[in-house]
Formats: sequence, C-alpha cells, structure tokens
Amino acid sequence: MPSYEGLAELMFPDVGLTPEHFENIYPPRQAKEGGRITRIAPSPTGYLHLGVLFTAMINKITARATQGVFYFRLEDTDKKREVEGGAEDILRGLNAYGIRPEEGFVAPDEIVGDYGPYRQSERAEIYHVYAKSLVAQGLAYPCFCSEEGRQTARSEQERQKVRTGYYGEFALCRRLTPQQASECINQGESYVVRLRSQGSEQNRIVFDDLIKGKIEMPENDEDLVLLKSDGIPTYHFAHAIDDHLMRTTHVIRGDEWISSVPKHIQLFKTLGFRPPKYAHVSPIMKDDGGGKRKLSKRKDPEAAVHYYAEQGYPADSVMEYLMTIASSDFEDWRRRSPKSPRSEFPFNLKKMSVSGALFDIDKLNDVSKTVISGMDAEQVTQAVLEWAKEYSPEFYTLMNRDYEYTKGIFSVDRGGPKPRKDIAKWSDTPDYTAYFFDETYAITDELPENINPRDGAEILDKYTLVYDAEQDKQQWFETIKAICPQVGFCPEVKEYKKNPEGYKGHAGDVSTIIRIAVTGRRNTPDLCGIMRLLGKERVLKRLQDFGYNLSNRI
RNA sequence: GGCCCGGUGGUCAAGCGGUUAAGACACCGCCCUUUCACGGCGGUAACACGGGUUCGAUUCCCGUCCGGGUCACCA
Repeated sequence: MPSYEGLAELMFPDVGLTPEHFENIYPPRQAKEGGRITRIAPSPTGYLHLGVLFTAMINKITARATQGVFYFRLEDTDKKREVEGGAEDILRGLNAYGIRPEEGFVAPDEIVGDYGPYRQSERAEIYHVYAKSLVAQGLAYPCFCSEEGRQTARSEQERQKVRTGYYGEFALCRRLTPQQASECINQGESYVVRLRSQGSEQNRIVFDDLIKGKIEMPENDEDLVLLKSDGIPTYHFAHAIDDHLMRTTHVIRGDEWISSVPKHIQLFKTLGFRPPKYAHVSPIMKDDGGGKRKLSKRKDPEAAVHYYAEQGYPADSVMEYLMTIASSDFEDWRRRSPKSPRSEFPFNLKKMSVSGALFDIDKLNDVSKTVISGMDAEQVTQAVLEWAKEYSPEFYTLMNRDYEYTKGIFSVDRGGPKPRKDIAKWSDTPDYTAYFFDETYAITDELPENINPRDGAEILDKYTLVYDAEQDKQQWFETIKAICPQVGFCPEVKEYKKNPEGYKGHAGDVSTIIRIAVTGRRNTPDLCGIMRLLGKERVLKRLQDFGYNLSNRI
C-alpha cells in the first residue's frame, strides 16, 4: 500500500536532495540591519516595457535607500512566450537607463552572486526537491485531469453559479489515494502537481501592502498548479521558492499580482517559509477615449522603452519623469536640489500613488527640456550625434561634418542663468538646426504684416553695407538701431509703442527682417551669435538673396 | 458575475474632521524683451453622487455609480 512518501518517490525518482540542503547553501544574507533585498524578475517575452523599467527603478532605490541588495532574476518558465534575445534586450535596456542590478544578471553577459542560478530554467532541480517534499507530506498531489475535463467542470460551475476553479469538492484528483495516483502514473498518464490547499474560502487573510495599505481577502482554497506537466514550475511556486532562497525581503511588483497574494502567502507558509513584505505598484496607464487602461505593448508605442531612444529622449529625462510619477514629493525635492543626483532623493514607498497614473507626454517633454537645458554644448553635441547616427543618417551627415561648428550651434544661448528650453528630445534638433546648413535652410516664415517688401528690401540693402561679421552682440544691435532713422523706423521699441503712428516700425522689426533673411524664420535664438557662426560669406549671400526676393515682390 | 483596489481641476498630485482646498504640467493674459525661449506676475479650472456620524465633513461609516486589476499547466 503506497504511502505519500512512496508516491513522492515514484514521481521524483531522481531527486535525492532535501530542502535542508538548499537552506544551507543559501543562508540568510549578512545584510545590514534593515537592509532591504529587492529584485526585478521579468520574463523574456519581448522588449523592455516602460512598466518594467519603472518597477525596476522602484526596487533599486528601495534597496539602495536601506543599503540592501537589488538583484535580477530571469523568469523564463514559459517557453511558449519566450522571445529570442529577450533577456539581453531587457538587460541592455535597464543598463541604458542607469539600472545595473548588483546581483544576478547585471548586464547582458554578466551574472554575479551566490544565490543563483538566477535563471529559473536552470533551477528545475530545486523546485523538484520542494515539490517532492510537499508530496511526501501529503501537501501536494498529482492531478491527471485533462483540459477538457476541467473545461466541463468549469461550465458546470458556471451553470450552478458557484465560484469556478479547482478547489474543494471540484478538485477531483485530490481525493485519489496514493495507490490510485501511483497506478495512473505507472500507466504513463500525464499529470501536473497541485497544492493540496489547506485554506478555506470562509477565512479571511489580512496583509499589509507597503503601498496600498491593509488588504483583506478570502483565504486561498484553490489547489493551484505547482509544476506543469513538463515539470516546470508555475510563477506562484517559483516565486515562493526563489524569493525565499534568494532571501528577498521585499517583493515590489506590478499590482496585477495583488489578487494572487493569498496564494503566495499560503505557499510560503506550507513550505515553511516566512513570507516577504509585499508592495504592489500601480501600472502606468494610457488615456483610451475617456477611459483608462494599462499601457499596452500592442497598442501604445510609448510602452516600449525603445520608443524613447528612437525619439531621442535622454535616459535621464525618462528617469526623472518616472520619478515624478513614483513619488509625489520628488518634484518639490528636485526644485530644491536641482543639481543633486536622484540617488540622494529620500524615497519612500508609502508616498507612492495608490492608483495608476496616466502617461503624460506633455509632462515628459517639460521634464526633458529642463534636463537638456542643464546640459552643456559638448554633452548635447555628443548626444545628438549618437542619436542621429542611429536614427537619422542624413542628419548625421550634417551634424558630423564639422564638430566645432555643430557644437557652436548648440552653444548659442546655452549655459547662461536663463537657459533656453526648446529641445525636448533629439528628434527636435533637425528642425532646430535647419538654417545652419545650406542644404536645409529655407525661408519658411513670412514678413510681419506691418512691413512692406519695399522697406524690407531697403533695410536689407542698407544693412548689407554696414554688416560687420566681427561685431559682438551689443555692437551688432547698435548697428541695427542706426539703420532705423534712415528708413523711417524707430530705434527704441518703447518710444515706438508710445507713438506707433509716427514710424513704420521699430528696431525689433528691423532685426526680424534680417532674421528672416538669415534663418528663414521669425523666431530664433540670439541672431548675432547665429550670424557669427554662419560666417560672413553665407550671411551676405542670404541677405542679398532675400533682398532680391523682396524686390521682386514690389 | 465573484474577489480585491481606487475615485480632489484636462493631466500628475498635496491635504485626511474646521484650509481663501497647495504645487507642477497643459491652456489663457500681462510684464521682461530686438524675435523666440527663459524668467516673473496673474487667470480659467476640482473634492463622483446619495445617505448617515458630528457643532462641523473633501477628510470617518454605509449605499449607488464610475474606473482599474484578477479569476490559466502566462507571467
């Protein structure tokens, strides 16, 4: 008469180790008192999702704030959904955003740490040891129900209007004696291993979520699958074993897991483990025609972190933005400490929003403009070059032609106490720099309405005569003013405003005409600086061409 | 449908028994200014609804409605 032990032996004949073995080789960590052990544990199902980056960031700063450890584990237990190179992609992505785990997979080809393997597919032996132990204790059992069988049962449950699922009286195989189960196995029937849940729907369990607060739910009574028929564990089982053996103290993950917590706590307890603390992060949402939904990989390009690289958002901008979502007082702190590294921000899980934030591209742009405005010309040039090389070959050719010239472009109006904020992302720069190159220079703006082409042509004519490429900004503007009286314009804007009838326009209008001629636009950064960079020859030609152009309109 | 969680301006959000209900983004206006940008000042705009409890509820309780999550041999 086979016992539970016999059944366990029959199911796992090759498993000789015991749980104690692993308890010994993965001892509790020698972490600092209060040091939190956190992890990011993505599955390699595609590119890096913004939500994963977000969660990784929270885990990282939580660990660091307490001088704990933040590690990376690969949850590759679903072979069907796995994508080639997915893991590397995720790691590369995280690294690109400054997130390099201290343990586990730290980079695409680098694994460190004493608590591995950090790839679940290499941990089969460990899971089997615990599964065997559970079976031997009668706490888990093989289930031979077919998919069709479960489907039928489900329909019946729906018809009877009772809760669906594999539990209690509906858990057919939990009633099999070790003898019967052994017979099925000997006949070569395929099976999964299920937990023999000791819970009851009548009982309530309470746990304290570090972000959401106290949560109360019915106890789990489902005989959830521990090992799939191929012997690979489900997420739930792997989570309990891995996070225990890797000594995770704080499980910070997406809130789609909240409803599984009763299962998880039960698993930890029946395995004899102490459950970790949980913190469930709300997802980043997307406005969907009035409604909200999670950022979707399929529908939303901005869900993929790759999108930000393509658009040319600096990694720093994305992280700053994510921090504003993660913590309600990050922005205040940032205003007080504009130069401090983010790592100095006193992060607190309790300050996290309980409901999901809508992704706000306007806000990202604003944050990014501030980030970029704080960079010097050298940094901007490098970044633009790097971006262009990858995403805009033609533009790269222009940018790369003369490094000093390109750097000059990004030096205009940069570095002062009042930095410009007109670049949110590198893909804004082809337009921003267009008039610095003859290939892309074009007259795109019209003359202001109050100025007729004849006056414009005359101004250009006169300015051409006195134009001096060596002038500094002040001299330059004096020259502009000096032209004014000759053409009936007022040199002082204030005076003009007092008596607009007395003049055709003012000094600002004069510079606007020159600006259009030189840049093709009515609005640009410091024109004097732009002209100096363009060089005498090019400026003269543009002045003359546009003057000619205006003459033809008369 | 069951079980959870949540609803403060368009968005992100402070406040958590008595507040003129902060701030940021976006939007509008003014100022500064050779244009733009920056900056400064100001403005439009919010406690989902209905019942309680209370001297007093945005804050506490209940209900309704709405939104989200989850109910797999996926994570």
